Amino acid sequence: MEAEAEGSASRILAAAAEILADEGYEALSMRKVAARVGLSQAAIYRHYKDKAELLSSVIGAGYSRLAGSIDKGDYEAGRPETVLAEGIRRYVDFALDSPRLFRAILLQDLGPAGKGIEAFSPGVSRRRKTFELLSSTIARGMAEGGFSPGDPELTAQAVWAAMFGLAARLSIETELDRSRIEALREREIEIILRGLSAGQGEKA
Amino acid sequence: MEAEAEGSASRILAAAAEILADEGYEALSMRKVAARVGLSQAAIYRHYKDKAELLSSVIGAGYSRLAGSIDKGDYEAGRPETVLAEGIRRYVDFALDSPRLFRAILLQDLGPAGKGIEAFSPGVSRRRKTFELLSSTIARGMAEGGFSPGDPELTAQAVWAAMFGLAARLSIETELDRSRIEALREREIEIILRGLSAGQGEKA
Amino acid sequence: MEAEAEGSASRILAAAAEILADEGYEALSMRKVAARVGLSQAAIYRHYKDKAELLSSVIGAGYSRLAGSIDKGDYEAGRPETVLAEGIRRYVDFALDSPRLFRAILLQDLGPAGKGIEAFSPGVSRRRKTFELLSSTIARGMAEGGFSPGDPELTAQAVWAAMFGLAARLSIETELDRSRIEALREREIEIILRGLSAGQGEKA
Amino acid sequence: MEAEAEGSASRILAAAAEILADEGYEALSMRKVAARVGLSQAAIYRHYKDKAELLSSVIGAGYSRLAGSIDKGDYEAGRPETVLAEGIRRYVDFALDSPRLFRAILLQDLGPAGKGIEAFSPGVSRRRKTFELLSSTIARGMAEGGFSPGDPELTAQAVWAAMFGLAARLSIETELDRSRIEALREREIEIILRGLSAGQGEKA
DNA sequence: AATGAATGAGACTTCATTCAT
DNA sequence: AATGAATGAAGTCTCATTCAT
Repeated sequence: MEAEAEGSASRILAAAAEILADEGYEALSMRKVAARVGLSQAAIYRHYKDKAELLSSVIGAGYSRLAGSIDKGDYEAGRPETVLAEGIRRYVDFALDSPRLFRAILLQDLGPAGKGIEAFSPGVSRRRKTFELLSSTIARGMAEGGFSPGDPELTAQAVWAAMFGLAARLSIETELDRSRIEALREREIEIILRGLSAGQGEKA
Repeated sequence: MEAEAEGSASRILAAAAEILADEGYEALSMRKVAARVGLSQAAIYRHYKDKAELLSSVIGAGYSRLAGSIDKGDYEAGRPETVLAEGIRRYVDFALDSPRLFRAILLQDLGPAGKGIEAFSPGVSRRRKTFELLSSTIARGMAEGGFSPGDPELTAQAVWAAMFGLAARLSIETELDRSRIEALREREIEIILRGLSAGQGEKA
Repeated sequence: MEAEAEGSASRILAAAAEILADEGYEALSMRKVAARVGLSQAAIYRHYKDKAELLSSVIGAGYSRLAGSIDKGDYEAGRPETVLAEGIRRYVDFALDSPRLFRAILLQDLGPAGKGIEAFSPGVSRRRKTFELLSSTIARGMAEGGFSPGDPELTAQAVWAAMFGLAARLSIETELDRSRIEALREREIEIILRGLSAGQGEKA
Repeated sequence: MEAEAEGSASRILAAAAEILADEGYEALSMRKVAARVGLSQAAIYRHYKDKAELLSSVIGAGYSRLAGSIDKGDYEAGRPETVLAEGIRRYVDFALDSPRLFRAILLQDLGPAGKGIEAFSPGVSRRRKTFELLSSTIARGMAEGGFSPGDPELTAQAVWAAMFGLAARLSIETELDRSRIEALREREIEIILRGLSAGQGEKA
């Protein structure tokens, strides 16, 4: 409801995010941000000390959106398999819906912000949350016996990597058709869930 | 006959690759390449029409190295599980050994070369080769009965995505310690192989 | 309030015009302009989006000067013959006084501005004004009977061409001596006026 | 008949002329010339010391073509009025047929070659020839009584200027339609011839 | 007669940033 | 809180020309 009169800071943030989403990381310049907000270039520096700071804010906000789109609050309810599958679906769908944003956030060799992903708030906490969803669900699955036992954190990281890899790939190859994408996504989920499930005689 | 007297073209290529590996994609400029080779900026244009052309050559060469490091020619021999596991290990190890190169090649939103990854030689043939290794091995595993049946190409893509995701993650988070990395890699392999293996009662 | 403290935009414009006048079109570079004004190269782009924009501004200003030097506001007064003769004299004298500017404005194959001559303001309106002076005076001469009847616009264009040709030639061959120049100018005027005048038996 | 095996020098010349005609003066670079001839850039310097020398050769050749297209050898035959009119027609038509060449030759602020137009062979002799056609025809017209008396050279220059101005204008405004062009050309000729003709009472 | 390789100068333009107002 | 003006550095690329072979 306060959308119209929002502070310049958030309008700047929004503009930067739009440019990132529309034109990609390379095209994101202070000039363009300023032009889109309707402010002077200098004005941005009232609100963000640096391009780096603005960028990490954008990325933080992006993470929040990503985390928000994954975490619908229902992940403690269903069977671990279902929760996991649904989480992966949402993650992948985020990458499909906002491929440039996803790439900008997660694929870019983000110059100084490379480690920034780890360092800046609120990215970290949010990212942790994503992990927590994964690892708590996996831990639950192991406890309930549906998943074969193992280190939950390590397993969560492995699952995250697979999910991330698929999302990344789809965020780059954008012209696959929808049915193919869904088949691929479901196949990935199937492999992961089978890979986790108990009741399997032999190891690899 | 050593490195010194190599043709300018390949020295330029090498310099560009070094910069990419040392300082990342953003830092790769024609100026820097020229300075590193010890040539004038204009001289580069004798050998590469464009920055884009140079870049795609670098990427092509990187792919070749990647493909070469995966394909040791022995992948038709052993059990599909072993071959697959070994291929994944090599892929991940490449990312660990040359993280910036890996990122530059595979993670970058490479402007015009974005689609270039698909289009340029020798990247394509090499990349196809990577896929072929995966999908032929998987097909073999399905035929021999070790892997549960399914579309081999779709499955190969899903497996590729998981492998790629892990490699990408490790190419970014570079200061994990070696034992942790190996544990993660092996866990990923385990999940994938279990996910593929036949003899599993229930589906996800 | 003199030249010194004028806005940067007009100082840039003036510098560009000087370079054009002193060294010609080929020598006009953003570097040189910046150096002459005493600004950084980048500063120019605050005031002119492009070299093209700067150039067309210079040309527009040149046109304005040309038009201003022709149109002294008195052209509705005297006999058409006198007005015409005086207009031609002024046009030619402009080319003599500012030969490089004249050439830069009117002779150059001005790349993108080639059609720009027709298109950009204030060139157009001013140029139209030059034509209007010619064609209205000629129309008046025809109406009053001093000039033989004909299409006024077509005639004005023909007269313009002759006048322009002389000015152009003189702007290139700059070391003719003054008396020769004036003789030539007057001869041209004589031919034109005789060519227009009524009371001539035979046609060509 | 020796067209195929012509010397490199003339093939270079021809290539340069083509570029001039096709793409204009600005686009004429040694690179392009070399590429069009199929030689190395360096090779051009065997045949022409300089870009300036090549350029003035091109211009000289252009003049020759222009002079050749005007001088059909028949200019001593007919009535001076007819000869003059025909000469002007041919001159203007040359500009219409080869507008870029005409501009390159006659309108360009030809850097060092600016005065080159006057200085280099064979341009001069040919240009003189154009003038000679004009001035001898005019002299004849004055002698025969058809043209009012006056300084033939001065008159020839004035006529040349008018003719040149029209040609120049048409070489720039290239999209006028043919009938308009011809009307304009004939009007110009009419004015000039009337302006020259004897049997006219009053002066301007 | 010709070439491949190289060069130094210069072209236009964009960038992130600062500073006085 | 904001702006207009400016800057220095860097970016890619093209040019005419030279020189050893």
